[in-house]
Formats: sequence, C-alpha cells, structure tokens
Amino acid sequence: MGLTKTEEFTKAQNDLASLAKALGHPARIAILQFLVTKKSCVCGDIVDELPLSQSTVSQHLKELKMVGLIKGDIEGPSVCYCIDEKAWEKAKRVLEDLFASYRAANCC
Amino acid sequence: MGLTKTEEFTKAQNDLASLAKALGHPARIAILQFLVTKKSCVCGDIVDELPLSQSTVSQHLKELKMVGLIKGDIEGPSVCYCIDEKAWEKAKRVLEDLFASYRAANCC
DNA sequence: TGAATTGATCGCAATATTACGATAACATTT
DNA sequence: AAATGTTATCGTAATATTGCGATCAATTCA
Repeated sequence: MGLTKTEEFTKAQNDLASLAKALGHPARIAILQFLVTKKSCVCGDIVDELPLSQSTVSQHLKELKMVGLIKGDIEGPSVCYCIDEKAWEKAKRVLEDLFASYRAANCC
Repeated sequence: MGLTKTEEFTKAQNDLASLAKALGHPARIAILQFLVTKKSCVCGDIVDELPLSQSTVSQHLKELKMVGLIKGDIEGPSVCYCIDEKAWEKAKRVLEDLFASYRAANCC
C-alpha cells in the first residue's frame, strides 16, 4: 500500500499530522529558522544557506507553503518568502493543545 | 535518491525534524491522544480503537517509542504503553522554542 | 504440556518522499 | 528583442513509508 488512510481519522487529526509532517524534515526546519531570524526572505538566499540544490529547496518551500506556514510574494525577479503569521500562530496553538492535554499520571 | 541529507544539518535540527516526523501521521496522533486521555494503556485496546490492523498499529507504536514519546511496559501477557513524561515535556519545550522564536515583522 | 492470547516481526506490494539535473516560465536589463 | 537572472516544474532514480497477512515469541490458562 503506502497509502495513509486519512479518511479514517478526524480532520483535526489529519491537519495536525500534516502540519507535523511539514516540520518533519531538517531542511524545512532550517528554512523556518532562517526565516524566523529574518536574515533574508529572498528565495535565492535560502538556497545559498542550505546544502541542497535549488530545485530541492524549491520543493521544500512548496511544501511549507502548502501547509500555510510560509507565504511567498513575488518581488521583482525574485520571490520573498516569509512566515505566515496567522498560520504560524495557529500551528503553535494546535501543537500546544496537544502537548498541554497530557497530565502526568503514574500509569504502568 | 530519496535519502535525507541528515549529516548536513545540526543535531538539533535533525532531532526536531525526527520528533515532528513521528507526529506526522494521523494514526500516531490518534494513539497519543488516546494515551493522553488514558482510557487505557493496553496495546490491544489501542488496536481496537484504531481503524488499522494489529501489525500496522504495532509499527506506529514502535515509531513513537523510537523517538521516546511513549514507553511500553510488559504487563503479564499484554503490554502497557504510556506517554513518557520526560520526553513529552522535552518535545513540548523544543517545539515551543521553535514557535516562540518568531517575532512578527512586516517583511514582504 | 497443550491451547489460547497477546504483541512483535517478516515479507511483500503500493505509494510517497527526497534529491538532482534539465528545462520551462517569468521578470528585468541591455 | 535578446540576454540575463531568478524560481518553478518535470522527469527520473533511490530510498522511505504505509499497510496487511502470516508467522514467530512469550505468557497465561486449562
């Protein structure tokens, strides 16, 4: 198979999983960290920063854009990628909710 | 290829990505949520709860165990899976750090 | 001991991901 | 218009993930 049975889970579970999946690659973590420190938003600078080819970086940017964590504005010939504040805050909240829901208990 | 270039990134980036990757499947989110509400810790009950076969659930449990988020104690004939409090808190912190590092700025 | 129960592992098939070079698309500059 | 610079997309190869049935290992129960 290799096909996740998304229809068997709730939308919230799928959304959270999609978000986490987008974070589940070191290159994408690196991209987000770079954008957070805002050394630059320009795509080319991100490519220069990462030990990956331009096409590979472009793909990672696409995935981050798909879950909404970043957005890209065309700026003349280049593209300016930025954290999408709203999506960022929402992701933060959703993850916090998951982690806050646990109350330590001496089971086992 | 298909091979993540982990050696090109920092340990922190790889660790964070591994954690996120483990969270990046709805079944694993469902398992964690189930354990958090602590309806039961017994493996069989988790299997019953999920729309997946026993072997598939076992694999997901294995992945969660590998990143440390849960631990499994043998309890007679069955196995009791629980949130690993320490790893849970650490994961929480690491993700919080990432999300807290962003300061809204009107770039782009 | 033998049967039943529980969970892990193996082997396989289908699909997804990662990575890269090549090339396309688009805007700017000459 | 042509050349240049920047980013996206396509095609392809290698590897990883997902899912399941079958089977193995360990424990309990009769």
